[in-house]
Amino acid sequence: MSTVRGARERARIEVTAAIKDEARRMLAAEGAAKLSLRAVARELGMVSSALYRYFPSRDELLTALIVDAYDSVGAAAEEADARARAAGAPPRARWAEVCGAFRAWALAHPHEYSLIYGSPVPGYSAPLDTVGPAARAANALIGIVRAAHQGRGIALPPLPAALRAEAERMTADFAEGLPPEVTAALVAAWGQLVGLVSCEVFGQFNRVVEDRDAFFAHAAGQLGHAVGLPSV
Amino acid sequence: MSTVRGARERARIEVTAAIKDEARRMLAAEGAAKLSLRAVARELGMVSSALYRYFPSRDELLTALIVDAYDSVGAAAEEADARARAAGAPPRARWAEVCGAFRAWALAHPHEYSLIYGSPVPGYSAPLDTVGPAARAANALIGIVRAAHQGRGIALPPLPAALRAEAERMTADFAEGLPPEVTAALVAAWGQLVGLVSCEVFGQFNRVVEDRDAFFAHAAGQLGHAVGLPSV
DNA sequence: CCAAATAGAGAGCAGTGCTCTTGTTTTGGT
DNA sequence: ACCAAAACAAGAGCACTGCTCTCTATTTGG
Repeated sequence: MSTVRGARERARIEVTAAIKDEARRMLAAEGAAKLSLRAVARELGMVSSALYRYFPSRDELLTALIVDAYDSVGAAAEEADARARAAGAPPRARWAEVCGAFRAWALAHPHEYSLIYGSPVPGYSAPLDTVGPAARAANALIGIVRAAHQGRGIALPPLPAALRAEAERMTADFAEGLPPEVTAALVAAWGQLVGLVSCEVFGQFNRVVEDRDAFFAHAAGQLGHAVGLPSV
Repeated sequence: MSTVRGARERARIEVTAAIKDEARRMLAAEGAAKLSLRAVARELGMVSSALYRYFPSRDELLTALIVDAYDSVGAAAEEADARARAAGAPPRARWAEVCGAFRAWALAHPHEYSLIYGSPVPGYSAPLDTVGPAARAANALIGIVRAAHQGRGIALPPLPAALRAEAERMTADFAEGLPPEVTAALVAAWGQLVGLVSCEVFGQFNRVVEDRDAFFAHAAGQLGHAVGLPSV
């Protein structure tokens, strides 16, 4: 299925990858605003119009980078969890590791983080191609909570009536098997985790939090508590 | 001190305001990426170079809009709190109102929200002029917790040793009088609130959360609980 | 082997931020 | 009241952007 038919096809794959690599380099160096097709083409020794054979617009290139970024952060989260699980870590520790890996990835790739969790840059774009990869990091957290629930069970206070149906729908959609209260707490915790990391990456904590490592570790631990993970 | 000296000075103030108004209109309509000095100038019937007499660069204009946006969201938060307090609402209800006002402002002004809580758009910029206005909304929440603490007192579990000094420093810096545990929880709650709202505004909850009102109300209530506000 | 598909190059359009120069108007001190 | 100085507006221009179009060379598959 993925057999490369000829030299042309092979070249196309290589050039496409080279474009993305160069674009990612510029993104990391200067941010999405300064990423220009012409500069990428120039750096690759081609003319800008030739680049449109590979990406029909700047936004499509950005979308490709977005998908890659989601995959990258998702992989980082999954690897952190795999390591923790291999070391026999309890759910709470796995949770902390995954949150920490998410934050570390964001701090190491601030511009890519901005691209996916910051303001949507290119008009809008990127609705459907990205939902799969986007879920990877969150799914790592869901997996931890699911494991903990299948272990000794998780119990949280009942939800307000207004949220019960919605929580059951969410559970059926992407967290099958969890109690609805846990699903709701999990989604909230995900949003809150993104907030903590965004505040740090985007500078909202600049003259506020100094010891960011300690602060985040504690806050992430609290999030683990909020979704019902046992304390040790 | 604010006496306008002559016709020229008056005109300058008016033109400056007109530029900001038009820029804000375009920002709200199309987003920061599509905001162009030339378009603003064109709409105002002036030539683009003339605009540089009022704002030395596009980034400076954006910074001015950022400051205004911080003020706007801060005012919305303060007004919501004032209304709730006038109605004799307990701290927990005031907290919910302010969180709700923050979210409502964000949903009503998504592009301005992106400007201040999304990725920093123009290179970087905007470090010092903005810290004052930026704190208004957060200060509203601090005020609520302070009032609750001075009322019946707030007690939270002790902090891990690694965070104690940092929490005391933060308390001294901007939350004088609160227990350090509460300060730490407050800062975390602020980041988490920003995360919940950002996820909603930036579309991270798109195929995830449907009943956003109910979900946010519950999550904001949990944040109120996390900072130690009594349950009713 | 040759028509069709594909890739690249170059020119060009409309738009951008920003600078510099050239006149014009308002201001404030003498 | 006058006049230099300051502030302002306008226009031309530079270097850049995304994107389209046309033209030519190359590779492909029937």
